[in-house]
Amino acid sequence: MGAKFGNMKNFIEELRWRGMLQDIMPGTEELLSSGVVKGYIGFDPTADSLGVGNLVQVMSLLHFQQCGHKPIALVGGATGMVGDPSGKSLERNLLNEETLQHNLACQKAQLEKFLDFNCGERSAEIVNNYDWFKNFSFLEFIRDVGKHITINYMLAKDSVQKRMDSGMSFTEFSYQLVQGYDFYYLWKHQGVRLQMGGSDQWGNIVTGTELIRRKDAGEAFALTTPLIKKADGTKFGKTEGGNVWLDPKRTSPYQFYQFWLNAADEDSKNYIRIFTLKTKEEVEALETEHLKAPHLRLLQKELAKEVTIRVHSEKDYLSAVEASEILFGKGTAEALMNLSETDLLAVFEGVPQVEISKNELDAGINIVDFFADKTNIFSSRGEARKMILGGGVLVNKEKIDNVERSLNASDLIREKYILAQKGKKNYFLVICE
RNA sequence: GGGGAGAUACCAGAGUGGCCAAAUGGGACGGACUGUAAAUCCGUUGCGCGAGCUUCGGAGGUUCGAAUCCUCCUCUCCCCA
Repeated sequence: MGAKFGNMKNFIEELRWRGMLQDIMPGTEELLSSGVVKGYIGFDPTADSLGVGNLVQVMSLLHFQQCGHKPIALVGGATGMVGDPSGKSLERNLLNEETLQHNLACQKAQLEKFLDFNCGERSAEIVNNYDWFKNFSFLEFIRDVGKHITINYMLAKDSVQKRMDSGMSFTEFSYQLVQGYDFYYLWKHQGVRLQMGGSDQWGNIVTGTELIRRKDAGEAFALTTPLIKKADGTKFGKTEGGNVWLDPKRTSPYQFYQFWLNAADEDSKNYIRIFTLKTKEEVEALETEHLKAPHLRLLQKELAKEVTIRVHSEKDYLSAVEASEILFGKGTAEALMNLSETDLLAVFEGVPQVEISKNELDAGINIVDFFADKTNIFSSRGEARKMILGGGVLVNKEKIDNVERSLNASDLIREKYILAQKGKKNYFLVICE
């Protein structure tokens, strides 16, 4: 492998130009250039799907592997039972065991989509820290692990300091030790030398390297990625609808594609570096093109394409583009009527669907009744009425401005569907049967 | 244990007997502009087509009339021990 290794990209260089390097422990770069390194990142099983926020870490592992190293994803079966206080101002509720197991399994399946698990020495691995914690008794833990780290050291951490006023349970306080031991365990038993993570994990990671040093006089390394910031200062990875998830059941491929497509220009430059595997040259060329014609949003399109394909599939990407064109393109009212039922359903796959009865429609439904009572697209009749009067309501891509208007069978597309729209971006497919 | 302050709509925060469905700011939603962007501007933001109805921590009371006054309860914050 030694000779082959020389051809690999330098991981640190790669992270640097992509803007993915926040802190790095001295000596890390030397370690990485010396051969294949095992590095890991931990994932917190707080939900049964990873979100786009976690994607930064997933991409770190992917770059790591592509740079010739061996990535390990750790799912936090044990740490998830404790709760990471980092960045949290309040004590967390504990997850019950059943939820935890479910979340772990789901996250594991998602991680498996990104990394190569069958490429010899550099094959990715997934480990669960519950495996080494389940038989570790409390007494053993405080003797073998707790003894090496002082309270003074632990208290100095940011995550602890920030909670000195509001309070923190012993459970959360001990979190850093539990995570620190993960690193020690992987270092000791699997030869893992590097831990990566978001910058908020620096404190926890360093507890690990410290434990390795004090307990075994060993050496381990660390680096972190910066917190992703959006140009407008709001939190990355959220939309009006909440978190953007990788699980298509939570965030449809269409919505997922739209999330990236809607990135601000300023943000898309950062995102394309972080979330795609495009080379520096490719990225810079795209940026030049984008500057020439910003309205084409080339950066956003390329970004959305690559990420959607990686997370979902080529097919999902194509459907998302098609749906986007129909929903946002020109001459759409007619195009909509001409869609086959199959295409129609494919295009609107990720759009919320509502059912109403055919009989009622045949009798004619007033537009306000339709939007408020029948479909609950608006939570009250008054709101529906105001929105219609304000010009924010469309049916089958045509604006409705009259509250007296009725809908009947002649408004159906393919004799079965009505495309209801609230504002520019919120679509509802009403199925009538 | 003693003393003080407070609880108002999604949030922050005015209002201290009628002019209050409740200022203002933020957020959210919609419109115009545009590039499905940013910035800006406009509108909406308890329910009802409307008369009107139900809201200001909870329960009672005073009054023609209460978010506003009184009583009790619950909770939060601060200071002293």
